[in-house]
This record gives sequence, structure tokens and C-alpha cells, in this order.
Amino acid sequence: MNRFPIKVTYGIMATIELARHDRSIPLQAKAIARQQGIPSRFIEQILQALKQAGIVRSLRGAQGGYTLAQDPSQISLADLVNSMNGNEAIPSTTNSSTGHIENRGASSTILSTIWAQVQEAEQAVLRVISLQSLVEQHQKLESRRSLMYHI
Amino acid sequence: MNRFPIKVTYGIMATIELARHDRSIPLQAKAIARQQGIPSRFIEQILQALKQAGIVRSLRGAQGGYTLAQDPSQISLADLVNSMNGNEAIPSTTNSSTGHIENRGASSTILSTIWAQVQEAEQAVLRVISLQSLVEQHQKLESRRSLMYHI
DNA sequence: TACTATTCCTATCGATTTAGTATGAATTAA
DNA sequence: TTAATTCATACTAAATCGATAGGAATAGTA
Repeated sequence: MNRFPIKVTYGIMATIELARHDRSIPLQAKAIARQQGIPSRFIEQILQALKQAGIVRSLRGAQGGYTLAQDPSQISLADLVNSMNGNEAIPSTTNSSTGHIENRGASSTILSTIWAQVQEAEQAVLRVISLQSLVEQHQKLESRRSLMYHI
Repeated sequence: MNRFPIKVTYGIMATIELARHDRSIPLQAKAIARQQGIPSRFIEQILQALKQAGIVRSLRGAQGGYTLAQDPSQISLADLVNSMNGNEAIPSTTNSSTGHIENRGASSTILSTIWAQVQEAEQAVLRVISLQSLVEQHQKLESRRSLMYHI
């Protein structure tokens, strides 16, 4: 079961769609929504996040829409996932009211560093997967599926 | 910042406490709660989960409480985290109403396998950390802290 | 036996997060 | 000028998280 947040899933689906599309012609949020079965008002918000992260470019107005800002081979899954997870706000360890270093329990200190290792392991997996490879896998699956219906 | 769910964090703190405690004498939920600053009604629930997973044993009635079911060196962080995350319910890919294989989109299929890789990477990190080592790190941190206050 | 301390079971609750809608302003090609 | 589109912001329903609550079951002890 896919357990990425739906926002992340939709965002990836959208970028796959953009990658399959002619890069010189903007693709509208509505079109992406229709092709992938995503609520169009929702995908708009997600595309905003992708834009803030510099993954897509947008063109406003009639005939506007979205295009990829980079080559699919240069975009990693980590880029995509991170941009939609709202990029971790200031992980400072100081207490803002006192200005002192927070005195958390020892267990909390230990678990923080372990959590960091877990995060890094996840990032390592995601970094080596490019949007390019996602698109290729996508093509393979789709064609295999159409073959099956052919029999 | 520690981003494990609080349930997981508390459960780990509880097992550390149990590991530091004489294994032949049951330690009460209330005692653990007091020592670690955890709501006692809450830690009870978490200890139930740890019991279901076979990590702790319980004794009911007066003078009852909890003990570790295994040696701290035999318990991995993965065991702890998994037991409190409510052990992934039946990840079947069949649609229960139709009995047919679910026809998810290609992207969804791809993301499922990627999610599995992410999960495995996380597990790999957690598997190599034993409760034993957590306790040792805990001791070190505590003694370093008491030294600091000594100066 | 009665009393008390404890685990165990299940329900409820408030706050936060997630997933999605709604409304409409700003922008731009035609 | 119009229609199509992104952009900004607010709202809402449902799920999940972090607990709290009440009481049944169990067991040591007087």
C-alpha cells in the first residue's frame, strides 16, 4: 500500500504528467486533474508548492499552465517529496522564551539523533530515484497493461 | 527535533526504565509514569501494546507491574517502534467488495514499491539499535549532565 | 473473607492534521 | 474586452493523535 500522503502522491502524479507532456507548451492544472482523476482545485494548491520549490514554472492567464522547470533526469523524488512536505521549519533546540538550551530528557536527546538517521536513510532512498526513471517505469506499466487487455 | 510519535517515544522511555530496573521485580505503570513525566493512564495503554508484541510481561494485582520479556540486547528499536505503530494491517492488494485485484493507476503501483523501499531503509536503521545500547547512551548522557552541574 | 493495588478493557474527548471546497482577485492570450 | 487561467486565502469535514475516564478483572495481604 502506498502510504505517502495523498498530497505527495498527487504532486508526483502531476510531475509525471508534466514530464510526459511537451515542455514548450504549458499544461493546465485542470488537464492534469482530469487525466489523473485528482480534484482540480486541490492539484492547484499542490502545484503552488511545487512552484515555490522551483520544480515547476507557471504561466498565468489564458493558455497558461505549468511546465517543468528542470529536466526530469535532474529532479529526484527527494526534491518532490520535500517540496510538498512543507520543508521542516527551523529545527532550533533553544527555548524561544528563555533563550536557553532546552533541557529535554536524555531519552529525547538520543531519539532526536536516531530520528535524524531515519530521515537520512529515507532521503538516501529518494535521492537516487529520478523523475525520469519514474516516467520510464510508468510507461512500462501502462504498455504491459494494454497488452493484457489485448489478449 | 524528535519526530517519533509521542506514543513511540513514551514506549521507548518506558522500556529504558524497565531495562534499568531489577528484572525480577515488576515495575508499575505509575512508577514509570512518575519517573519519566508521562500521564500514567496513557503509559498503561502503551504498555498494553508492548505486551501484545511480547516485549514486556505483566503481572496483575497488588505488587503487580511490568518486566521486560527479553534481554535488552535482544530487543531492537525496530521491535519497539513496530509494536507501537499498530503493526500494519493486512496490506492486501485485493478489493474486498469485488474480490478482484485492485486496478490502481500505474503511478500508485510504482509509489507502493518505493514506499516499501523507504520503509525497509527505516527498518534497517532501527534494527541495528538495541535497547541495550539505548540504555548505555542514556547512562552516559545522564552522568555527563550531573558532571556539568557539579562544576 | 475483605481490602487494596494493580492490570486490563473500552469508550470518550479535545486538538491537530489531512484532504478537500469555496470564493474571488490578478493576470494574460486572443 | 472577454475568457481562461493562476494565485491567494479562508473555510470545512473527516481522520488521527494525545490523552482522559470509568470500571471490570485479578492478585497479594491483613
